[in-house]
Amino acid sequence: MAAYKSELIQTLTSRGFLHQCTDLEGLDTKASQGTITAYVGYDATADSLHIGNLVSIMMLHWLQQTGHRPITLMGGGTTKIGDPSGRDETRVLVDDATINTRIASQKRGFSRFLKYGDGPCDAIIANNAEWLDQLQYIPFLRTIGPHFTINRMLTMDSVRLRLEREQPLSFLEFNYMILQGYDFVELTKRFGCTLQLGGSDQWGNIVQGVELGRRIAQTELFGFTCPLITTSSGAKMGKSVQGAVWLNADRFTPYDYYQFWRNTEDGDVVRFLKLFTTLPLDEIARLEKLTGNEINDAKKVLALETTRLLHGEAAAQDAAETARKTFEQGGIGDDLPTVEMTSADFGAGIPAWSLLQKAGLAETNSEARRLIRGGGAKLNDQKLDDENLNVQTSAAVNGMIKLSAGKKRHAIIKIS
RNA sequence: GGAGGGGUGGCCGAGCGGUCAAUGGCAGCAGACUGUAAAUCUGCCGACUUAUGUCUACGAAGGUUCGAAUCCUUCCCCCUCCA
Repeated sequence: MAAYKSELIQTLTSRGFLHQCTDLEGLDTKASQGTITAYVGYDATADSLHIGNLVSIMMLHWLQQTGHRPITLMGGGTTKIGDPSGRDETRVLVDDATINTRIASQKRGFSRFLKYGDGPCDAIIANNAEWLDQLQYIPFLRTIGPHFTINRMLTMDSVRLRLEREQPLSFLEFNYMILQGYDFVELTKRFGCTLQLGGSDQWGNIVQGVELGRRIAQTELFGFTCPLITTSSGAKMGKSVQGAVWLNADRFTPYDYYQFWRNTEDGDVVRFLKLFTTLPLDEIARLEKLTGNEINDAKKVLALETTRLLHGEAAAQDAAETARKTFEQGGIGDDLPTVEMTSADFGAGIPAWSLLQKAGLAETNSEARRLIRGGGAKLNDQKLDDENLNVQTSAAVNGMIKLSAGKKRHAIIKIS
């Protein structure tokens, strides 16, 4: 492996973060000479960060670990425009209040991975609404406008692909890349930021910022992107039973998060260990040698480490323990989703399908019925054959009824 | 402003007076096979205490008809082209 001068670039490349860089050698040199300030922008498209954001967060994590200063830029301003990159449709416009709520909620996600504060390497949080909201149209156009040509903008993937597919691209969205470029320059001014990180889909926007910096501030800026993470079967990362994989525990429990990683495809395990855990590379190399059935051990490590990073040691251990009890012993783990009910709720008994719905294993009663009919439902590990089976409190073992939908989804009804 | 083309279930996309809860594909769920993997095969995939039943649904509101996603009217929204 080609050695790099800086620990930063060495780490990022060896762990598989590099996709493209505007000037890798230059950046390497600069990083070896002193502290670099770098940022990643996050638009407030939801009230929690999700797993798609995780790669870039990990990049910031390593940035900080190798002695540099990360900035998390919240897109309070740019969210009002909507990034057209990688989308065929205009994003739904959201109001200020929603954006601010989302930003506040997202912030919690970062603190697990980055240390914020006032020290030289402490992370900074910024919000581009601070400067974008104040912009005056004419002065802005006159300072920034001359540096962007429509010719160039039309060749950007985000624009070109829309046009080729004959999907509409509004003027509003068309401006997004300009604002992102401006963000970069503004962060340079305010914090001496010289590097922007992002996913490969951000390459175009990032390059615009780098060029803008050179033109109006005569500053050399760098762009660095990581690969868009897909599973080896080509699917986008982050889809799960419940939809997106969220980082906030109230939207996606530590147990679910653990299970998400536990179910990683074989071909992805090593890549994910490098990207999403902080395990040393030689340790990962050891896990890489596992084959066949043994790969499951590597998956457990992956699940434990990722969950530990996000939710902490205790939550990770609990999740692992629950998974072990549930899958390896067919028992009941403490972290399984639990619904509390009273014996009064049961009355003379509740039909099996209704119980499945109440436990959250089926969204509707019809779905619960179908699940039972399809032979996928279990009550206390016994296959349910009769969807109308009247379940009474006597079915409980130690005050608990275990319900399962398929092999992987389990829930507990606790009766008091 | 003018001309043309559209709006169908989570998405794509057929249907163009009854046989339409609506073909097909994707996504999703379950079963089989496995290793809590992938691939493959099979079933399910609007809701309702499951009923040869009811209700909701093909942009919105009216109308024609025994009967409309399909025809007519008005309205809303989107796209393409011309200027």
